[in-house]
Amino acid sequence: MTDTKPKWNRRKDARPGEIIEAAVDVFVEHGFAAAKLSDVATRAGVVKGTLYRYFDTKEDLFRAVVQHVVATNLQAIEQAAQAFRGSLAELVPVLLMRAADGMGDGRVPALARMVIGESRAFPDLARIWHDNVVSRILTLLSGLIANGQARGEIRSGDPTAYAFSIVGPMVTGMLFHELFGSASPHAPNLPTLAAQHAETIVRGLAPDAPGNPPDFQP
Amino acid sequence: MTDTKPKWNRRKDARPGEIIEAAVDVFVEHGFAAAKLSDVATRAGVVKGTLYRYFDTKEDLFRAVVQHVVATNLQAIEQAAQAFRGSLAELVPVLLMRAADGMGDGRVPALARMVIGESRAFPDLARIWHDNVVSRILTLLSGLIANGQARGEIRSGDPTAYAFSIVGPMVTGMLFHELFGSASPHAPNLPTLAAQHAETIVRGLAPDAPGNPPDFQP
DNA sequence: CCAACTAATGACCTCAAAGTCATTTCTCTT
DNA sequence: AAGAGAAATGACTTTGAGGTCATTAGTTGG
Repeated sequence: MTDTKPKWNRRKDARPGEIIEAAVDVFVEHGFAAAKLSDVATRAGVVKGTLYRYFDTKEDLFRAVVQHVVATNLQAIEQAAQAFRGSLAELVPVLLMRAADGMGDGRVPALARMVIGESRAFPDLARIWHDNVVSRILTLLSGLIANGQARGEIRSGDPTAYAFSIVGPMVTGMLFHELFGSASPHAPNLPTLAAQHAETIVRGLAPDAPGNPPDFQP
Repeated sequence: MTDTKPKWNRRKDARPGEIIEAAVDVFVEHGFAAAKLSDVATRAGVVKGTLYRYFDTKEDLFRAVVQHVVATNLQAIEQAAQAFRGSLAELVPVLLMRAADGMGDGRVPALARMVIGESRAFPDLARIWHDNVVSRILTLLSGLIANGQARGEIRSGDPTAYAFSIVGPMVTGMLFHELFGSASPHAPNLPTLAAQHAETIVRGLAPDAPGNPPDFQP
């Protein structure tokens, strides 16, 4: 029984990832302010002091968490959209449906909620989110829209504003669920919303057909 | 020279309002966690201890702030919308424009941002916001939509989801400005967004055969 | 005009969680 | 295998803001 099991191991390379992974859970569960670094440490299987070998401060750890989640959840969406060849009218339903069912693993909306909450305290956080998430999506979408306009498939107008018209309802719907849960009588069914809004917005974006002037009920 | 100026005055009735007013500013500027009650007190012209005569805890004060802002900024919007007699096609542009220019006084979006951020720590806050803001607006809108559908002015579909289609882009646009400021190249111009999205969504909501809806009911 | 009442004060307490560091113990090099 | 080097520990310090309370002093009723 001289089999001495070590009290701990050196895991210089593995630790940062494990700590970030633990931190994601704790932050998502409690929010930034209420998250205790001792909890993060415990969940990562280390001790609070150890965290400080890898992250100088709580803020630093949070930044790392945001960048990690952003990085792991964005490539898939972006590549899928960028690889798509076809009209916006075909892409929009696909895009919104994908956003509806899943949104990664539920950690993205939770993180988004936190970033919104803490962005006043840490403005660089908002910047990370903007540059890595929002800006990319808007660039992609407005590019596609401008394209569609050039081909006469889409009415004239500001492409960025149209991009908001497309994604806004989904963003709002997800925020609704994140904030109020699914219990509210107004909670939108996300797949339904995605399908219906896709149909609605595609119609709304269609150019005026010659000889078919836009007339809605007065 | 017996003119004794008092060190302080009793203002039992005025204090709560002044404290809330000061608290709005401080909370909006720093967020809940970073807001110091001593700052609130100073700005209200009192001393920290005084706050506790009127509010038991920091959370209580925050709740009061939310309710105050909600109460003062909601009646106007709701009454205006409710008094409106006309088709949705006319109401939507007006509604979105009103939301765009001002959104009250800029404190509502800031507050909304805070509520989003702190709602995990204080779930009842989310509930206040839901019941007094979100629910009311959605009820109003989806009612109008159902109405329009009954009159054959609007395509069939889930009225709540349509309500999200209408307000989602504006909500998202305001959040964008609140989070990323107006510097981003993607920052939407809110009046433009309002006008363009109103046009887009009204078109998208129009029924297939204008003037001849399939299931028209007198 | 005085006394009971209480709004307001400000010095104080508390306490939890961020952050530190001397020490231990594993691991890598030679 | 030994000792240099650094990963990990855990007990410790710090801090700063929320919250308390005995006391002071405007206010008001009789």
